[in-house]
Amino acid sequence: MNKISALVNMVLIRYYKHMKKKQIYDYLERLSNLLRNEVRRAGAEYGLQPVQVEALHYLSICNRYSDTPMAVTEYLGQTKGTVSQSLKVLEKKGFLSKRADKNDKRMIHLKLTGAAKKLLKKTIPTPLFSHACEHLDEQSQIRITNGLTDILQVIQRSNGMRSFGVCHTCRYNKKNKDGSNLCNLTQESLSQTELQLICREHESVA
Amino acid sequence: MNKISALVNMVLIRYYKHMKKKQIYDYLERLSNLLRNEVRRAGAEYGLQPVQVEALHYLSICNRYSDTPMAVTEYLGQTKGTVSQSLKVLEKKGFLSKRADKNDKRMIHLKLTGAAKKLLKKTIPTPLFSHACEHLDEQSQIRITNGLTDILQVIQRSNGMRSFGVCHTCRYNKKNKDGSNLCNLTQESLSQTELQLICREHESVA
DNA sequence: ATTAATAGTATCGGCTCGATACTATTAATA
DNA sequence: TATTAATAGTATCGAGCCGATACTATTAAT
Repeated sequence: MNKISALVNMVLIRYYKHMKKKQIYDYLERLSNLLRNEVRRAGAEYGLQPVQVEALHYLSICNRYSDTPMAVTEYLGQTKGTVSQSLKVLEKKGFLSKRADKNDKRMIHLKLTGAAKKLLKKTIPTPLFSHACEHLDEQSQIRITNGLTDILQVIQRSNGMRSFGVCHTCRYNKKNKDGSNLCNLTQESLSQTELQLICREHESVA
Repeated sequence: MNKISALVNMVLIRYYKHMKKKQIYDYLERLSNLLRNEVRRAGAEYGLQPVQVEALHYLSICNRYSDTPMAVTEYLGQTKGTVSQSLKVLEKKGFLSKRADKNDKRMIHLKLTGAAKKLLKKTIPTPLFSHACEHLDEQSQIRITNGLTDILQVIQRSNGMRSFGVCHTCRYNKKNKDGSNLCNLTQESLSQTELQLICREHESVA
């Protein structure tokens, strides 16, 4: 009898676990749809597709090691051919400029124009989301931030995926005594502004 | 002097609020991308596009009032023409069947086939997400669920949007003394299974 | 009885996005 | 050092997404 009730318990626990997982997934998918539709709407006013707005947004939050077509490719999870096309359009429309890398002639760096920055300021975060966020109390905001951090970390860690995090959480980051910061990967010092940007080479502290 | 420091304080508070909002948005956008890419990958194995998988997924979690093309349209946030096309493809590929509504001859109901249910069982939640969720402790799962609930509620409420919730949180739901449930909108009694499905007519309790 | 609203379909064009094939440059290796 | 492999980026093609528009059929409103 004890064995049976233990078994029932196990099944129940598994069921509840599954339900919680399903619920988180369903919520995320719903949010994802709402977000994407908003980005589509916002971008449409400037003749841009959602994926193009997202590329611009990425370039506005990444550091100088991560502003290349390949980094955008990894962030958006598409193929480099696709991204190359999107970037071509964005350049033609005057939202970004390209310049070659000093050291590695294969690479180019992408730079947002004033028009792009203006566009992003107006559209990201999207109005609906922005409005909603302002109606959340401090406590809820913290809950959400923590929750999203948890899930993102696990997802990215469990898959050998690039994490695109900021220096503060990176194992290559070295804080000097005088307050300055050094990247142990590139051996370059980083400004305060730069420390807040996401990096393609980011690896979480073990 | 007091005035100045108060002003500085105000500016700082506004800045931190903005940063938190930006961070939540950035995280959500990143998660959204990861999710969409996974759905794309999963769907590709069956020759389906992401949006088609999402339509099937919606139909697997909605109740009998909400299994129409128009409801799918509202859930996915696209135009009805677009959705009509997607559904036609899904029907042709044997993932769903249509049947006319008894009362309203304009409406049709969509029903998933066995093949569709099998597909969903294998692909939703997506492998990567599923795996990640299992590596989260109970506490994190609750944090995330609560956080997402908060933000979804506010977003949907603040925009006169359909909330697509379950009966339990709906103002039309009436719990009888004998444990049975009635929908005050349709005046029909609802089974326990049905109570867990999302509804197009859902309105949160005031 | 007429008009308006709602559910759904059909068609078209611009765009996405993966697949493939290609060039140029740098890194690895024998 | 010569060869090979790996990496960054571009070009092109085709299947399919998606909004816009126009349409039919049915029900609701006046």
